[in-house]
Amino acid sequence: MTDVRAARPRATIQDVADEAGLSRGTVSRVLNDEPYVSAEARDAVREAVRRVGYVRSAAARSLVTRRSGAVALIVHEPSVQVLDDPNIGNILIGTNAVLSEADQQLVTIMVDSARDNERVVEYLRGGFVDGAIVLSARDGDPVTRAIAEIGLPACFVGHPSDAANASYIAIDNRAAAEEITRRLVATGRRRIGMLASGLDRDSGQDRLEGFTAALGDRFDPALVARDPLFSYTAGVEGMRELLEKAPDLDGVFAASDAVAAGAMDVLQRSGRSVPGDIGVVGFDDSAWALRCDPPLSTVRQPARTLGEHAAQQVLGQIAGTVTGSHGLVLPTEVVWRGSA
Amino acid sequence: MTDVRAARPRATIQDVADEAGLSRGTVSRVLNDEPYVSAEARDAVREAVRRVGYVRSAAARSLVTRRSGAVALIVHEPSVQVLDDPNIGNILIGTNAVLSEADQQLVTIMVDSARDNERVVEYLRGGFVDGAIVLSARDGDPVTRAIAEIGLPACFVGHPSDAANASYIAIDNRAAAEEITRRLVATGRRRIGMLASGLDRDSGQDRLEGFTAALGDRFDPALVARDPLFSYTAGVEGMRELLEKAPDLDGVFAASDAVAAGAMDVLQRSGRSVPGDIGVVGFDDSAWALRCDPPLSTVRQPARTLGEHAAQQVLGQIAGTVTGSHGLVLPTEVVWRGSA
DNA sequence: GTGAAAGCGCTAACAC
DNA sequence: GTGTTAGCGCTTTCAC
Repeated sequence: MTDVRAARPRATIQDVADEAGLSRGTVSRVLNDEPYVSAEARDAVREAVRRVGYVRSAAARSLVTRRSGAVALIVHEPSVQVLDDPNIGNILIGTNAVLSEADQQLVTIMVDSARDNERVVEYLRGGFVDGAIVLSARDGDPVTRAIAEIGLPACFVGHPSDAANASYIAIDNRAAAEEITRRLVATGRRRIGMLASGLDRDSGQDRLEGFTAALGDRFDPALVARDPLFSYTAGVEGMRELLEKAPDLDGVFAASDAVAAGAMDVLQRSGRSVPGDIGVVGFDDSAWALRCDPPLSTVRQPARTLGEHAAQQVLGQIAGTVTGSHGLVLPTEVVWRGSA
Repeated sequence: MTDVRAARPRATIQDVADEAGLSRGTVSRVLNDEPYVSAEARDAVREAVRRVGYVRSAAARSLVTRRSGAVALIVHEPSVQVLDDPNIGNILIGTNAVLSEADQQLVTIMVDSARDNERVVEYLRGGFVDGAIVLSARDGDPVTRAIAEIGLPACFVGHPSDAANASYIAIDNRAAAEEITRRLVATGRRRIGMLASGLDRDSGQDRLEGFTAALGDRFDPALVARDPLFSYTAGVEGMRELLEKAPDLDGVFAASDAVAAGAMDVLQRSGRSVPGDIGVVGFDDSAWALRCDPPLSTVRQPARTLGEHAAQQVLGQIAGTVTGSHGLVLPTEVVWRGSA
């Protein structure tokens, strides 16, 4: 029962003022690097802070300034999947870099259950953060609704349709999918299938649409395997399914590199050569792409840039220099490697 | 310049009280689900809250309760690597599950630069969180020091030596490495090398020690390839290096599954068969292990459980029911598959 | 350049 | 059961 913490109560700004023989006001000015403070006062305060072991209370400060100095990155994912998605990591890096530069603290929050949803809404409403960046929101997300309700500065990565007048940044999944499928066609493939994943969100849906558009009349719905997850296993299972239906398949567009990797392993085991017998393309340009043999042709997502822009957007909204509703679509790039 | 947010100032608890014709005290009681409030008052308050659009200020609340209701998960990593580490994701899941149950908000914070370090320390000192779980801290981390200084309830995953009297939860990397290496020896391998990674932290260092111990007299320092990262590429490069030095190698212990995967690809390309010509074992039991062909024998880390215990520890410390310094080492399990 | 004092929005102790 | 009131620790006018 010797709790050190309970023993000495936290020093307050008043303690510092007393110790330094100055007023709270002056101490506050020094703490905030404001002008109109004498050099002597500055030193006295710093010294006093050290002596009494003062640490400023965020709560008290935030109560009067109405600022927390923090921004949330909200990730909507069944948590197991976070690991597999290479983009999230890069978005995180971009976001953190920009916010760090602006001296804002990034806090990442995972939403994984109904209970999480409620708690996160409370957290956001409470004012713990000055803004939010939202990843992979689905339609009708409680968090999305809450953000709109409380008017929290926010930017969505991807473009959920019910955040219509919100700020967002996205890539054109449809166009990218169409482009890479077109080149599959251009290299002479005739029977082209797709391993479609994540059809419950816009990214997955748009990739399928792009694929369909690229094929035009040649599109055969039977050659689309569907799986909820963008995973290696989805690729394995989907590819088996496709080969069974259409052993003469000579091209596949996988909704992500992980899916493509699964597919390529199945193809290899079935004795088919890539790209000789069949061309394979993926999406993401993640670590998987280079691990494939031959390396995978794929679509490069500017994930880091996505994160950076989202952060800048939110910072702008917080500063009030930028309007809330603003959409931006970043270009993608097809990376042509050996697999097709 | 039509900022909706600026227009209507946030409703306060007083507004709710006025609207409901009650006092602040009663409103506060309803908000906190306290007893001794009449049903009518309850309803009146809830209705008033709805009408004035009240949301409670976390800052004001936290100022008086000295609680934030949030716990930080601090991840010390060059951010690119977060993606590759399968354990972090599982620790995150375990932590989030336990905290969610206790209605605490988990906020994940990445520390990626000196500037991050400073800001995070400020964040922790400010009282934004009631406790912290710290991952992969190195010796002499500013955050570790700050946590000790301010007496923040905390639990370290892994065991950095300078948090000597702090609470921690870890696995016995040394014993696990020794065990899996021993079985490599037991299956008749004579020339065994190691792909060592992350030697700047206890986990990496301990795995190398366990390896050394298992080999005893047979240990040959020349057969240890070193790389800072637990990555696929590290495995590729390390394996090439080892094969050049010792073409007759017949066993390899890789410091992680990702490293092992890189190694196996090199072995395959060099025309060696696994486990025929050479046995390979890894560490982590991550997704990589099953992607290998043949599937990888490895050490299973109870990552999720690690996260759960850490969260429970911190909750206990916050509640004051548990002493600060408490260490726990969880057992690991060797998973024997086809690669050795 | 510095001090005094008025809150920020909330909880909790105490009256009634 | 409910109202009243005294702070929590800080910033920010406004005097001086």
